[in-house]
Amino acid sequence: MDMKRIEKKWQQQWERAKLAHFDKKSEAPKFYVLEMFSYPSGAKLHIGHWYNYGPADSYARFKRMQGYNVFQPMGFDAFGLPAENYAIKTGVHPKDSTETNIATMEEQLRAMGALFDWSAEVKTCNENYYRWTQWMFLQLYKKGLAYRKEAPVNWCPSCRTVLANEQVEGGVCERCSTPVVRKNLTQWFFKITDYAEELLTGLDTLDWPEKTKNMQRNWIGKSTGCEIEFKAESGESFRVYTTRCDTVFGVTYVVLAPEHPLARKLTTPEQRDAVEAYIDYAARASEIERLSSTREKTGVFTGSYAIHPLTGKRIPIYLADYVLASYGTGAVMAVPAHDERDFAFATKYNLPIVKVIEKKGGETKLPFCEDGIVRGSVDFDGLFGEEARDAIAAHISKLGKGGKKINYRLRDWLVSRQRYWGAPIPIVYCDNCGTVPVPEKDLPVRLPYDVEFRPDGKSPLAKHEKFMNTVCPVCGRPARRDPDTLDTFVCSSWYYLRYTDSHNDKAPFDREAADRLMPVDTYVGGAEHACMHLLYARFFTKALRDMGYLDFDEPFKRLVHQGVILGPDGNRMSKSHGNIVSPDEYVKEYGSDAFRLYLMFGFSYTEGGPWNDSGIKAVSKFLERVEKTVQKVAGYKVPRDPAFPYGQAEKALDYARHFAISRITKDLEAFSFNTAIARLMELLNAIVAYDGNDAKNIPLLKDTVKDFILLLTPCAPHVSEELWEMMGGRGFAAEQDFPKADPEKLVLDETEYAVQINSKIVVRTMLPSSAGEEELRAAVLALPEISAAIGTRTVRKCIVVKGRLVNLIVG
RNA sequence: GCCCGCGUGGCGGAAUUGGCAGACGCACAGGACUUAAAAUCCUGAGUUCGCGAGAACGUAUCGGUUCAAAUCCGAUCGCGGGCACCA
Repeated sequence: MDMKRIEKKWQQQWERAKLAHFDKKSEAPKFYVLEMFSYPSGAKLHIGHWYNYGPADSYARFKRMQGYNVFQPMGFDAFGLPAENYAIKTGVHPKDSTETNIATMEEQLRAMGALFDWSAEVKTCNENYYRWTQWMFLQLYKKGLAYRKEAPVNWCPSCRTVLANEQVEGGVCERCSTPVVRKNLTQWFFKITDYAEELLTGLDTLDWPEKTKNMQRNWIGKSTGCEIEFKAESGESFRVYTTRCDTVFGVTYVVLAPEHPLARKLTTPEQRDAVEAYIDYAARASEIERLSSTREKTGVFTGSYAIHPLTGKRIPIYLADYVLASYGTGAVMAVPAHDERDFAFATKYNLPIVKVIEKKGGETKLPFCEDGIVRGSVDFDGLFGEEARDAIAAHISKLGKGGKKINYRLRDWLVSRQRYWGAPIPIVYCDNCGTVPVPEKDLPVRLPYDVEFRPDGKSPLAKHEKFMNTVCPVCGRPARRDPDTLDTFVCSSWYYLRYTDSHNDKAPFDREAADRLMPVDTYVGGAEHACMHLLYARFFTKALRDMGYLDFDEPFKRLVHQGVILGPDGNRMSKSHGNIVSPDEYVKEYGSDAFRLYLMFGFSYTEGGPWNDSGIKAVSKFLERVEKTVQKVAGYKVPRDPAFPYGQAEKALDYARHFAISRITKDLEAFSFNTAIARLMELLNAIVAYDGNDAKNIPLLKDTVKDFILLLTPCAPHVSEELWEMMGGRGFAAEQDFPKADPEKLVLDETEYAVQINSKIVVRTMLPSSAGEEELRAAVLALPEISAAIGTRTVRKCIVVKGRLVNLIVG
């Protein structure tokens, strides 16, 4: 088969018939299949794209053949740092390189033969898209979900730029491996923490991989504990957060984070110099230093004392950077006897250690951090673990000094980026009016083209006077724009909504359109987005719902992660490993269908694995064998004779056919593509075997071959169209109904049973499928092998598993 | 350190969710066709022992539950991923 020719032929015909266009008028139930859109960093599709999009398209095609009105759009996540770095290196403008890359990728995606609805395409770097990204920002701002604050961010001193969290790997810059430092900058944040609880509980309703849900759960990190108020002798009071309030009588000192607002206020004049030096030291610590949990604890005494709220004892107040300013209250009560970190710190600084928890039954060595029996805690002595915590928390609450409190590890989402290639933040700063949002009617805030890319990495926008200078929308006086752009994850947090109405220039999307298509029924993409994109998108959906723009809670009902295709050496494909396999040469040699089919057959879809090319030859051979067989069967004339045989051979063929249908239907639904194709191979073997008979039921054979082609259609769409045409099928194979299994054909007269004696297989035998337990037992006992094996022993028990085995327990 | 997942032939991987381990393929061996090779077709094969019918062993290791365990439970080893001073 000339693959090139038939690929082109059918792609053109599908295009002409607008096969991929979502039919808004259709009565059929909608089905939204979404693959994560691509980032146009390289010019070409790599194996990862193919592995994501090829099999996922087969799934979409399968749903289409099942009668769903399928919506499967595609687009580009087109803003981002790589394009800008490329510009700094080569001088090619990000807009130009991005557009060139997109054009190439579009062409390759079309050549893949996937049924993408290109009429809904979005590119996040286009004005008609980022205008609405800015609009989203403004809605969040109005709702109080976008706010600006000074915060420590990741700063790479060599690139002289702020980095996103995801661009810091193990404390160093992913680009230049320079240790990242923290720097305080005033930044925009989205208040995702307002949704922490709902983002957590919502997971229970989702059909997502457990692993991914767990990652989100851990990332959100809900913790139930207690806040306790401490009063300094100087009168200042502050709260600490603890999950172990049962140890509160063991507190021997308290610790504030160096960034705590009271840190300086609580410092006595004698300690001033030491404290200032420490705050400075802590601010300078690089991320790798801070990341290390084995790092020796450091800290400084403030000179002040606090009063223990329950014992009235006087305890010293310390500053230490093992306490995080951004979690809980930024202060902790230290119980060195029952916390490893406090223990290490207390040992180093010679602070008292008071034991208040005892292990049940045994003597313990400190620090003892598990739950135990409370001792030396007045009325609470003898209580254990949770019981003690409840009682103590209630007591604290009664005293008006705090009480139970829930905290989350999740932090607000920092969305400012000191970069050019992104959506400008639609905010103006006016000396008169302060922070002023750009009015919606003035959107988009256009990203200027004529900027200079500086080798020092400084933001080109901040230097662009024409961009920066504007007038205040409120008072009309000169004002300055925000020089930053939005994190690209903001763009990708709502693209699935834009797809539903991508040409709308009055709104980001029409509510009716979104409600008709959303939520996404099946979302397919990489697992690396578990705690970023997938969390942000859920947040956006919930925020938009609360603002009245949507009517559902979760954007992605079902989520499937494809695995990773590794290089032939088993390592991740990368330039540094020198093991990159390009799809292009394989597609050229074997065709798009064979390539896709190999990706589906050679791996367990969610696992992935190392590439090897012997597999693709095998799959290509399979397609040749299919073609040969179909050609032969297509050539058979249907004789006039109406008396076609229907005996054992025909029954066996029908069984093979309907077995394949039923299994493939299940397998495709489950993204178990490798087994689906194995079943196709078996069916082909059965067809070839039947064709080897002298007397044939030609209509049955032809029908079986037609079903075979339709079963193959989602997985090898071009070849299948060609074969369908060869068999004289009407219309596109892609538009036929997916074959349905006939349960009657799946029942054979006889089933093979394994017959066991004392759980060991003695013989396998064919027994009537309709036989009940008693019949089976009798039939088995009548077998000569069995009676011989039993001998004089008696049968004590007989276990029958219908359709599988009979196990005789004898003794 | 903590959390999660995984471990099956020479290889990629199956196993109706506790019921015949190794589907389907790759690679391999033997045969047919061919002057020969390639291609194609047929046959074989978990491992070990045996000429043989056959027997024993076998899903990382050890132990347990069960008539029955790759599957459930406990411990150990190994691999992968995520989080990382979150009090």
